[in-house]
Amino acid sequence: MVDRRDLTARAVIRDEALRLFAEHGPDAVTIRQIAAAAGVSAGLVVHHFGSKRGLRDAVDAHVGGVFDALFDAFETDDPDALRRLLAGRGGGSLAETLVAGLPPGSPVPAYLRRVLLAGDQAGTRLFRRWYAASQRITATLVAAGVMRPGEDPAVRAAFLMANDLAVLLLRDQLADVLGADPLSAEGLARWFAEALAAYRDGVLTVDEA
Amino acid sequence: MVDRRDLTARAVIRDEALRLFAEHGPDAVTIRQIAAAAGVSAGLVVHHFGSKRGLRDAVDAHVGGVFDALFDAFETDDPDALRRLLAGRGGGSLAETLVAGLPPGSPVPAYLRRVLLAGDQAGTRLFRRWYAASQRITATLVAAGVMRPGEDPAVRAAFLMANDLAVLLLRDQLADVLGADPLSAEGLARWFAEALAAYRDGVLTVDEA
DNA sequence: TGGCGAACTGAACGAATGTTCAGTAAGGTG
DNA sequence: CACCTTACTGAACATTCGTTCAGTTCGCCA
Repeated sequence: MVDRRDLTARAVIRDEALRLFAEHGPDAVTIRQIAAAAGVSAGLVVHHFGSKRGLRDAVDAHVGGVFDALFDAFETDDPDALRRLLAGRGGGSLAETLVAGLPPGSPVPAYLRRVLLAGDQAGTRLFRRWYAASQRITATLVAAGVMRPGEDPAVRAAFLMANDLAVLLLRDQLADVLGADPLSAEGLARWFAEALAAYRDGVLTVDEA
Repeated sequence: MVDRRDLTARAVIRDEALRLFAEHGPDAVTIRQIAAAAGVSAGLVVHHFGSKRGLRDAVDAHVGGVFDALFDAFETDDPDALRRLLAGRGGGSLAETLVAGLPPGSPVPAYLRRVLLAGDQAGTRLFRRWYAASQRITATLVAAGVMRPGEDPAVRAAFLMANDLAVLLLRDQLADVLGADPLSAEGLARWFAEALAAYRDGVLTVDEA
């Protein structure tokens, strides 16, 4: 955690709002709760962000910056550079790379879950960018001969991306049934080792046609 | 849609609450909105369900019944019966079977998304039942020689299940980027054809070791 | 028919929420 | 020093929410 004294009150409010929004949902968190968590008055929150909606937008923009940095790093057509980026721990996915670049306990994954499931415009925009990156990555890997193209490339890219996001969206429930946080270092390794095996060797043994 | 005149006012309130909860989230929907949608007074809602929390619990129990019926149908160790259940349209998954058994425009998928996101006990219980069904199904298919066991069976069952749920959780965003609702008949066929191909033939063409 | 209970309404209440506002402290600039 | 902008507080306001409650309608049964 960053030393709070190094941050302006505005940044402290934004960070506490992000944490509380991610944990309970924006609707369930009041301005007074955010102010108390940041150690300021409720009036100051409105002073800095205009309204609760303005605070939400500021948090969205702040989180959006994190993802922009992630996607920018993948803006390459060089298959070798791409594989170097993806080969963090053997598996390789956007979600894995994102989590690896976040401090442990970061509220960003939980907030991402809220944004995607809220169905508002911020979630749509983020998803579109993520999908565009997935399409470019799969196309590059196919061109490099590492990945099979598939019958329907648009759906295949979406399929791989949705599977990748699933571990983020279902983190808490997966931790419950598996007994370990899938976003921890060991959990990620376990998860993506199985994913890699499934994608490399297949899962079914017979042709069902 | 069921003819509203065949339902008691209590059932109408419950169904409208389910629809509004699924669309906007329980916190964003007021008792007065539900009452107006059901054509009754706000007092009657409280009269029948005690409180808003009681109404939420009633909706949870009602939706839970839908899933109980689904899971009960899969309570079999006979691989042939299992494959007959799963082979609805060539692909075969719990989510696909669930959606196929729901009327078009049903609020249940969206409500499922809310329940899993909320992280409360109702979501945990539902997820555990779904996971138990997934484990039993994969074990049966492995025993029948249809499915490869994998290194880590617990994670493999969770991986397949999470991928299956992803299309439900990301329905709106996938519809946006793909241009068609993945839960429609054509969308399901397109999605699960690609999933089947990926699981049968694999996605990667080289060994990355 | 008379009465009892369930269904139902509409007004009202208290609590909580987002927002407004007057006022204070501080820090930089002419 | 005087002045202005900015950061910040605490009280207050209007609205909306879940909930309560007295009273009304209506169907069933003795």
